[in-house]
Amino acid sequence: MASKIRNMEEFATVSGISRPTVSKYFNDPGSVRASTRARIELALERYDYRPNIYAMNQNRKLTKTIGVVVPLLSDPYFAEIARKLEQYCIAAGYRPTLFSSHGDPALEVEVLDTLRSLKPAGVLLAPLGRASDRNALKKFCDDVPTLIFDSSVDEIGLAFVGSDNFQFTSHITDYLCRTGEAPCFFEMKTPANPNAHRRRQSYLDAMARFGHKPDVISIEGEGWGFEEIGRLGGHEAFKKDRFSSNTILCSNDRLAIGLLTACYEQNIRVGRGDDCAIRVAGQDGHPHSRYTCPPLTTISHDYDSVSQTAVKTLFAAIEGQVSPWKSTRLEGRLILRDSA
Amino acid sequence: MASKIRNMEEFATVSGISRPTVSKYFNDPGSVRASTRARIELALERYDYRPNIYAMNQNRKLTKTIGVVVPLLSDPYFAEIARKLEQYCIAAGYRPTLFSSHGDPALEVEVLDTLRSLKPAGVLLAPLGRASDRNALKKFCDDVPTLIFDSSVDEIGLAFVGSDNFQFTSHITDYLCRTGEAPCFFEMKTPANPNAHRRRQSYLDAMARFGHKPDVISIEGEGWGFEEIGRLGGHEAFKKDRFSSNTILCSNDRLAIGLLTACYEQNIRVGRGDDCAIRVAGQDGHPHSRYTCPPLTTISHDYDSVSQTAVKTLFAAIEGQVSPWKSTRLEGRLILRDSA
DNA sequence: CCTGTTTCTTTACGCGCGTAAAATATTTGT
DNA sequence: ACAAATATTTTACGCGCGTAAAGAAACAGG
Repeated sequence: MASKIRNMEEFATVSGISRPTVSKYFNDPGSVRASTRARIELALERYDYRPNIYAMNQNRKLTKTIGVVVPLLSDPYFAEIARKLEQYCIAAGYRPTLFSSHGDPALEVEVLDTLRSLKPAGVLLAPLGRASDRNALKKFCDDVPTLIFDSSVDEIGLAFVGSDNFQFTSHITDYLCRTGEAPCFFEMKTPANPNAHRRRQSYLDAMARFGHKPDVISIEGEGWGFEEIGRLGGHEAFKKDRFSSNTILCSNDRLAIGLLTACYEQNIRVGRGDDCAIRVAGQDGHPHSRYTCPPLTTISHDYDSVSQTAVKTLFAAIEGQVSPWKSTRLEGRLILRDSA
Repeated sequence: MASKIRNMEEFATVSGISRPTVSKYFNDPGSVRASTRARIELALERYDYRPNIYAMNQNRKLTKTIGVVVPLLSDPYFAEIARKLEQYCIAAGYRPTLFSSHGDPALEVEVLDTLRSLKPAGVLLAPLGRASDRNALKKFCDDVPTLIFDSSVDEIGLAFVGSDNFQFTSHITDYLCRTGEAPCFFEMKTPANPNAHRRRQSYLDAMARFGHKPDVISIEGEGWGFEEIGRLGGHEAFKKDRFSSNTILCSNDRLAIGLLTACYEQNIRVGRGDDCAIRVAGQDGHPHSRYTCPPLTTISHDYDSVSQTAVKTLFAAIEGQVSPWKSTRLEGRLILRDSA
């Protein structure tokens, strides 16, 4: 009974519908009459046929593929947001394909090239940032409907969706100031992306607002191994007695995780208790931050909103809605834990 | 000069070579004469043409795509191994595509369906394990050359490549016994995959060998949130005073990370020092294990060897070499840190 | 220089599906 | 019940490339 169906022609025959109508169904099940749709779906259950993806996409101007590109998939933050982006894309009837630049600008360009040849309906791109090849990105955005997320590079693509880094740092600095010593700020001297610069500036602004003297500790280190950079930088800073406050706000959670390790190795007790020497806070709401020792106080991205907004904005643009370039920055939520 | 090339016909014209030869070149650059290859590559630089992937794959029996499927991409362990697999695939001239089952058996089946329609040259599959739909996996392996890695489910696919869980646990148990109290074993009652069972058994064997009484603490918890399961299970075990030894060997690093958090929350100092109450060790060499407090003693997968062996084995099979089903299990390397 | 081999060109067909146009059937509104 | 609106069928072409076959050209070796 279930002799294998080889192509749409055969499937159309067994379902008693003409091939063009079947084709129409696969491109949009809602575009055929309900009774027709029912007959097709009945046949679909009986015969287990799937149209050939390659033949489909060859003639379509617009594929149903959505490219999702993140700078570093082994960072659980990106893994998490990528997962949510995937979900929303699937829910919207698209086929997400995941790529990682693995922290390498050359790979980022390669990924973009691969993506171009996939003729995706759209791309959700979190650029590497500072190291990105701006021209390559710009050219890519000209060819493919691209929404930038997480970290903005110029005013590129259809729009930008990310977090409000100013609010992030302002909010957590406020909290730290009101609950103890005003924090100093722990960051990488040459950070990977512009978010870090916004956070530093926001820290400086907030400190000025409260009338405190700011102190920025900028540590050495290149690449995406933030934990190790934070750990080594932490040791260095302790050695040179660079921390002018007992409270340290880190530019991001991964740096904070490394700093916590350094604190442990220096035998410095971190937390809010009387027996603790310093307080440490991060920023990002990294999936791992709950499980550090002590658990890390941080300000978290609104993962759901960021990813949902990103997907919605992209699809609005794809489906013909023209709107000027726009930047959406969502607020973060303070997560109070033991570290600060 | 660089008027856009629309298809292979046009590109063949501008490069002064016939289309079938150009086609041959793209399928295997080494299959054409050196002088011909040079002319094509010269034109390639000047005109920036890339063959249409969809048209290419429509007629090829064997795509150059390799599917890489992991159970949970947001677990840095899988992210890391996926990254290495990707690298080796690219080096071999294939195009890896990454998928995650996100811990959901239904999604795993969906991924496999998607993959089937991509007609990949091969698939590197790390199954969910216990929750996997065995029949669906088996059927998939019949249709597509599939190599199973990380966690084996029956004798499915072309071969299995993973770590030697017996050696893992035996080795680290040995270490713990020789440096302090014999460990008890901390695990999930219903673990996600069979590796956990092997590790438990290996623990029991090792303890018998050393003449110690084994103690297995099996904690409740479902799903892939191992850290939280370990944390809650840890609290529960402390409450019930379930730990019969001051040394705890965890079934995996993520569980250990959760347990460390529980220890912190219980105000129990972990480590090797005299001021420490207990020792905790993990298994896997999780990317994060270096940055726990204290840094986690663990036994690490040989990420490079596992991924390289997996890719090599798959390609050997793809390229026609028939060999019987085989299981390769690689030894782990003990990583001594402060936690034990 | 000639022969045998390898590589390339020419010609031609097919893959599975998108899609357009015209004819026909079905549904909808009144 | 009938005209108008909508959906489906029929027919037909094209997309970009894989690939097969036969003949022409380039190459290697003696």
